[in-house]
Amino acid sequence: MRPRSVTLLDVARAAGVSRATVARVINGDGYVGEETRSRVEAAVQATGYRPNVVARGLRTQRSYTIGHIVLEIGANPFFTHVVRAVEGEALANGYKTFLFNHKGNTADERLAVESFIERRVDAVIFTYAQDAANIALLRAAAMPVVQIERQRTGDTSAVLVDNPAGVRMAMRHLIGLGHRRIAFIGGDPALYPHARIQPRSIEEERLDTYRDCLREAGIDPDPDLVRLGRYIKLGADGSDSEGYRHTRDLLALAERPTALFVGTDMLATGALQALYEARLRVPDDIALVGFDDTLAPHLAPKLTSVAQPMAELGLTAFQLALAAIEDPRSAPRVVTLAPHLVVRQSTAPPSGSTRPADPPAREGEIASRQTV
Amino acid sequence: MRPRSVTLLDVARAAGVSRATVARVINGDGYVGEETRSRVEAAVQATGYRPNVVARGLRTQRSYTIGHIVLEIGANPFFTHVVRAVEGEALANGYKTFLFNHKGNTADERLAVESFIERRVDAVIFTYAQDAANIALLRAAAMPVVQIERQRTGDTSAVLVDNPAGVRMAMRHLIGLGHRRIAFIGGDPALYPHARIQPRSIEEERLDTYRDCLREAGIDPDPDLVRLGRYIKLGADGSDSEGYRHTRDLLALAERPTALFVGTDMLATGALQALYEARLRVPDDIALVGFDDTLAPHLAPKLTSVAQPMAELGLTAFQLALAAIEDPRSAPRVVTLAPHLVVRQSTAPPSGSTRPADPPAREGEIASRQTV
DNA sequence: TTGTAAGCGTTATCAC
DNA sequence: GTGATAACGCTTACAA
Repeated sequence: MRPRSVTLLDVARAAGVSRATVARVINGDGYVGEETRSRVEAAVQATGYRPNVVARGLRTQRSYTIGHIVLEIGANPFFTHVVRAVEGEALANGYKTFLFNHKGNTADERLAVESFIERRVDAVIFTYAQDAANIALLRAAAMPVVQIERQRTGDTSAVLVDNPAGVRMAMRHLIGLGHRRIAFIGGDPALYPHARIQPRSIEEERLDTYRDCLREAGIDPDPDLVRLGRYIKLGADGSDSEGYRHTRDLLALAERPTALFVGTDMLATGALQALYEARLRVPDDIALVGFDDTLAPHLAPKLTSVAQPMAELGLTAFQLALAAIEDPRSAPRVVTLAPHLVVRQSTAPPSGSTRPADPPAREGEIASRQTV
Repeated sequence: MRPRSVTLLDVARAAGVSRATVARVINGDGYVGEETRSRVEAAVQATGYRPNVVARGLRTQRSYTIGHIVLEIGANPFFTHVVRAVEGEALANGYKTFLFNHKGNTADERLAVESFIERRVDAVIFTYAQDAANIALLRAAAMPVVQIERQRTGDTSAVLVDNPAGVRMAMRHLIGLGHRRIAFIGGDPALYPHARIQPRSIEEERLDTYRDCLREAGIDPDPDLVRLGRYIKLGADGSDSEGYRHTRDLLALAERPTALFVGTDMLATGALQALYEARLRVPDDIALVGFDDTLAPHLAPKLTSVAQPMAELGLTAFQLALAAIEDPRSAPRVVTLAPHLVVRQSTAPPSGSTRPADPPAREGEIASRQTV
């Protein structure tokens, strides 16, 4: 057994006062005489006293701890950044965060929920909630819940992202550069069924917006250029196989796309691998736009990407949680945040876009394709 | 105030027994009559009772929680993987993990230590410990400590990595392929001063081994090919500037290296960006080996990299922590784990290595450069 | 086999 | 201003 740690009583004895007085000094409230205060402070120093937050929580019915249930922090840096943001804001407000990865597994998510109830966390944040039943469990225990990015049920606060806006920025950027054959590699709406509370799932929103933007530019969407699947589908070594496969297929098309728009930066890594193999240069031979802005600055070339507001997502989620903790009867709030486009090196006008009939253009085209 | 949650007393009333009996059923120990047991179990179901782990911890002086103090989980996927491994093993043993990122900041690390003491975690794991004084604080509070990868003090358990073995595998691989001008981009020993308890810092071990391997192969180390700095030095957009800069400098050399060995996969991202800009192909024009095996499978081309045993690092660290929790008087243990080399697409013989004078060799040379 | 009661380290409500 | 004292929800001798 560990040696008993220093308690209020120890400090009280050392200072020759009662525990109540020590508590008043520690918590800085109530009337304490000047001389007594300094004596107590000296005793705290001398004994090396640290308040026992566990005991305090038992008494105050507040743990100053929140739970954060995440899909899988290792699957995508997006989660790492959101987790960090939640943690940072929590810390700034005197809270600590428990993390739990459910790996898309409803049973694991339930385990997470139960363990958080048992530890009496003050609120739970989901990125993302898997099963509405698990949210219900928390609500039955009267715990505030905040959902990040994907809203599974409508009875809790949530922080969402304006996905159509993100897609629109990327598409306008590409179309503005002169691209007309723009491929889309993203999540299959059929694989990500949406909760009834939303008219469209994120996948539907993105795909619809992609097509809308093309039509607005007078381009007829080519079904051959749309490749859907899972966002997260890793190869045995952790690499992205989905983006790689789709990109290879697109390159084999009789009429190749001049630009690729992919649903996550992770998919972009697979796309870049396929392009590298095919000895195609980005953006010279083909342009590439990612989504999330996580791996984007680390890739070669640095990727143009739709940046998710990851820091704000986490910060806002904690703030909503805190509001619900402090006023449990307050109505749930839904906040929608805007993404923004970060333009880097992976986008440029399509090759041959500068007057293709001109003889010098051929020269330029070769130069732009050169890989060595 | 939140509605009071269901307690043992509520269950006891519902079942018509005492709280002690309910506790016995919950914890599955002590004698309980068959009929009583089922009545209690029914009452637990009916009331939706969840034990309050906070209260239990107060009574048993065990929180079933550990603290994990990390340099910065967002800085390198290495940390994410170690964190996940610790968390997974903790969970499997009924523990939860508090995370704290100190960002290389001693004051923040101290905050972490204090908050963990206040929360009475059962043990603390460091990846990496920044300041010996903070470890001392924990030891004064009689908390078991485990250090991962870097050992700051000798009085706690630790899990280390055999760095020389990792460097040796990479160097032998490159030398075996025929490379003789191998550049080294890594941590500057002067920037990472080591604790007195180790004869050499990790940086010194790596650099020494790099040189030893060259000499063993009869190659005189060229100081021009050694570029030292910080491992982690991110640009404003999160990209790696250090690997980029060093690689550009190396490429400007009169006699270019034929291979690059970099100290982290993060540095490799910068190197790849410089190579891409210079329109050099990997491994055709230059070979590249990373360290950590984190981003390696995501890069184009997929990187050959020295894999750190991240999962084992975390798992072992928790096991050592658990051993210390269960027997506080047991002696600290130091475990050293072996890395391994993962060969992927970024390494090949130097260009022109297959009998450069022979005409058919040119054909073969091209084949060996082919990546598709 | 079950119940009683003390105590874990706080905070909070009273008196004094 | 300060000190008793009763919770908070649980575990665990010890009694019955």
